[in-house]
Amino acid sequence: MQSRTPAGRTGRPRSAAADAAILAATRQALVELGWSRLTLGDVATRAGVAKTTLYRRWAGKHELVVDAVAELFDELELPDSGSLSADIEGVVLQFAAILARPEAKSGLMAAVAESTRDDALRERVRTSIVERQKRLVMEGRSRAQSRGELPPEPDPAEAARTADLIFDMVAGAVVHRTLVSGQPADEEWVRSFTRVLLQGLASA
Amino acid sequence: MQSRTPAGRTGRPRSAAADAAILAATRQALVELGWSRLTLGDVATRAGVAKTTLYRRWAGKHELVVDAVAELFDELELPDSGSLSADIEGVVLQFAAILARPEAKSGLMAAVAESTRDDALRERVRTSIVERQKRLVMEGRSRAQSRGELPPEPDPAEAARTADLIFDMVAGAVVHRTLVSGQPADEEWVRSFTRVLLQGLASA
DNA sequence: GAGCTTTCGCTACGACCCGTAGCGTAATGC
DNA sequence: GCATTACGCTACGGGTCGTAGCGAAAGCTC
Repeated sequence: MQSRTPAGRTGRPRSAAADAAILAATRQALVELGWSRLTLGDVATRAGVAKTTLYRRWAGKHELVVDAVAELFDELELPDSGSLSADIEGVVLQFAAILARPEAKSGLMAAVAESTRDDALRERVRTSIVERQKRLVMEGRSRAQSRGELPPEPDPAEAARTADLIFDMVAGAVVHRTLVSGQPADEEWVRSFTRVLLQGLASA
Repeated sequence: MQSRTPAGRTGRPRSAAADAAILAATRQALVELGWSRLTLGDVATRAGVAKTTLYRRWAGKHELVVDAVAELFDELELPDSGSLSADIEGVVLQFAAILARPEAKSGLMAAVAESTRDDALRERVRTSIVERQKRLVMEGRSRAQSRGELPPEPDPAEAARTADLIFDMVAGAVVHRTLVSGQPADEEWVRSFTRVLLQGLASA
């Protein structure tokens, strides 16, 4: 969240309702217009807010969209299904459902594109979107290890590298399937994906 | 390529040099300015071409950038290394090297973002970028099957689904590693990735 | 309630980029 | 030479950006 009312502050506080309205209006505009045609003036009108109010809280289009899209990922949870493959399938299906929404499609990729040139934006994407997803990977792997489904990893540096690799493989595959190939990551696809991820290609 | 001089045509032909200059200028502008700050007027000036000439050949920023970025992928080739894992590592390293270039980073993701709302643009991305990559997957798999490294797939529909899955996993992982996680897909990473892809997570 | 502080809505503004129209000129084929 | 198309150049209306300035509103402290 960009706006944050510091604790011991005097004066009129910022309206939390305005924040919510602006972010909701941003998502609605993403659905109807997409990233490139979205304008801050239009978002302000939709939210019933003056354009200047919007600029007091967000530096620009990029930051606003990242925050608006980040809220979509709040609902991500790791189901405890009892087996690693079921855990993976469950969380991947959730992730795919979010990515299938039009406001996520156009907003997320544009934010990633811009974050390649803007370090502050990259950091914002990382903390508000990527890190939350990665924690699910860590937790799922830890569960699987305690179940004996995955081998334990004594070296913490090596464990971190493996977690990064798994994360890039899972999130990357779903994103590529949904946004580049333009096809749904449905249950059948998720089952096939999980089988390859766990067993490998050679084991068919 | 947007411009195409039909065969039996009268009048002054379009300058092929102008096409090359415009696409090169677009890539240079992507490096220096990124997607969002790139303007067509600026590209025209860099290319030593009138702005109107640019508009006669490309409908807009999106199409131009897709064509400019697509040329980067022309150099992709499948090395015949004798083993499936070496083939994969070789082609993934090439792909990673292209994605590491700044003009590819900012341009490609922005084009994908916009293609989620524009069917014509999606088709252009598909034919000029994605399909070329996918052919490498098909060919690599066919080689591996003839070597006995991968099981044959009698059902053509099932074979196509598997090829799509592999493609999304390979390209998705490299793209996510490079652009979202923001870390290099170097040789060490590629080796780990290939091992997981072929052997699976459970086999460590 | 008085006074202070900060936010809010509104209007207006210069700056920039977009995409197109119009015109004269250059380059090709017949 | 003649028709045809591409090119460079200029100019233009329209839209968006991001900011400044103002008076009013909403809190807090005393």
